[in-house]
Amino acid sequence: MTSNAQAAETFQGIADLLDLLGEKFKPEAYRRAARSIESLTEDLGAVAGRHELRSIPGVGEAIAEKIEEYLRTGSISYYERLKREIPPGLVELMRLPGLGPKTARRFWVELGVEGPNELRDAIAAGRLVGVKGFGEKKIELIRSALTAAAAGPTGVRRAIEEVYPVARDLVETLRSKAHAERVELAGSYRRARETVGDLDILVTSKDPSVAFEVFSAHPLIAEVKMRGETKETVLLQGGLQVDLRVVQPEEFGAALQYFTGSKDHNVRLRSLARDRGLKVNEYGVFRGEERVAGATEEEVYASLGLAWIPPELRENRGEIEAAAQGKVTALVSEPDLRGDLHIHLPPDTLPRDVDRVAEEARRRGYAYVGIVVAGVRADGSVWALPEPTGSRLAQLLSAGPRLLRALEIGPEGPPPELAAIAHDFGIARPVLSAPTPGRDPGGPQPPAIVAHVGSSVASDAGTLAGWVDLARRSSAAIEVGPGPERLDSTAARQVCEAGISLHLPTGLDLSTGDPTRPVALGFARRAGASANSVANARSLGSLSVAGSGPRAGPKERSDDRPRSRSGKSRPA
DNA sequence: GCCGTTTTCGGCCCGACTGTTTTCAGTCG
Repeated sequence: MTSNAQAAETFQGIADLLDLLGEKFKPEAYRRAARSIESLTEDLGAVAGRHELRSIPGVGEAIAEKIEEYLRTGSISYYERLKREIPPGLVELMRLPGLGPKTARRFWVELGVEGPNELRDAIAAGRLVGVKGFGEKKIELIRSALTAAAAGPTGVRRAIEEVYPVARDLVETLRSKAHAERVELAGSYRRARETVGDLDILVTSKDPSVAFEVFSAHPLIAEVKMRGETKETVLLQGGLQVDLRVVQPEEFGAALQYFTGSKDHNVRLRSLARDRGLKVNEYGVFRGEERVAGATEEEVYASLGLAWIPPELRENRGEIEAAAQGKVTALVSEPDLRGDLHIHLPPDTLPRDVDRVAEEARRRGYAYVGIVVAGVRADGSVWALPEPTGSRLAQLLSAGPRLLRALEIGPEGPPPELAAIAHDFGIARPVLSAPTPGRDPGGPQPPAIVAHVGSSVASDAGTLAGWVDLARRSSAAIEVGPGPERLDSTAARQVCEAGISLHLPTGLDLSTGDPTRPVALGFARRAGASANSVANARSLGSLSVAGSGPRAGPKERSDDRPRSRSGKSRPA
């Protein structure tokens, strides 16, 4: 874990303990600071070094001092004192679904219960019976929450690419069977966060009960936790929670905005509204009783004097100020992609896959595809795709999207200075993808893409800085997307801020419905990337990889013209 | 504890839902 993440966790811990002490506003202040610190793209120590800690949203005098103490000593005396004061088991109790800080504190004060085990014993001994506020149902709820917690962790966040197929499936079912006019996913899924804690689905429907019935009957759903007049909460097999909300068409934009979040973004928005004598909630924007906006997100933002803000940017990191000045970045979007420089094909399905990939690229109107034909293994030995793939590639070079043969340079591969860097970082599979049309594997040229680097290898800022440096010296892009071998959006933002281009995997080689491409796009958008900062949104001619080799392909397709640079996509 | 394009003090998002209530408190998102 990075020191930023550790500091954020410490402040979360302080917030939890303050909650248990019954503090009213301090816990939220510490949580806000923790969220800001966690989403920081720069090392906390560097910010402190410039004496700019207080420029972090939610960090004031007191928290800045605590950050400095943390950076200096590795701990915060205030936190240590709170931990001595409050039994740690109370935090566990507070986390149980249906329980909160108030209830956990009551157990402690009124029953002397200091943790889950003692609470279980207290319930078994009947000590909760007759306590004010604890009826039969409540006691049973707590009992089952304790049992569930003992069986395993609940509320774990899952990787967005893992949730993606499930989300699409649920939305498709609602669209096709629930007579719902509009169906959209909101929450951190729509903001393309790396992980999602639950799914929020919004629908408009004349008959909410039909929507709930159809939804509840979906085979993925294991349990209906709660159903009200406008809202249903279910648990999927595997434990993921999904909230379905039915809203009126005239409220849809306001509800989508509200449930997309983030929390900090919405808090900022509402305080902006208050300053203008308006009130924002999930039903609309109101001046007194009069609804002035609500049907679309665009009109909600416009009513507050703001340009529409892409969901991926809604984290209160300056996007509201930018929108007030009409300076929202036009983010890269699906139609901007013009090719892929880094496709791997399994040797045993070739050359059939070459044709499949070429056909898919043609269907999407891509101008080029780089297929990795040879590389260097971790042990330094060279591999290459077997014949007849090479021949097939050569045949296809004359039709459709231009096929580039790419080469991956490992730590032992050329050029030597790159090998040294990869070696220094101790990378298990340090592959630099280098499309080199018409060149023999092993030819000494800088890589076009620094790929196969991500959380599995770049686990701290130092390593990421090394890859950024390598990319800069090589004029290379760095690959972003799901999985441990690609950069996440936080790292991607640092890459963009350093002026380095991103490469987005397009999933040409993957099955329909595979999340790689949309998730990579989402991460790039979260990083604030425009089409200009994405290597494979450029024409082949403007890429440094388009060197002329002895077997250079035909001229680019005539339709390889500049495409829409609109970053504004329809809600997912 | 943080924050300010009316504020350096006095606010701090707000509505749905549940369980226990007889008008509300706690939790959740």
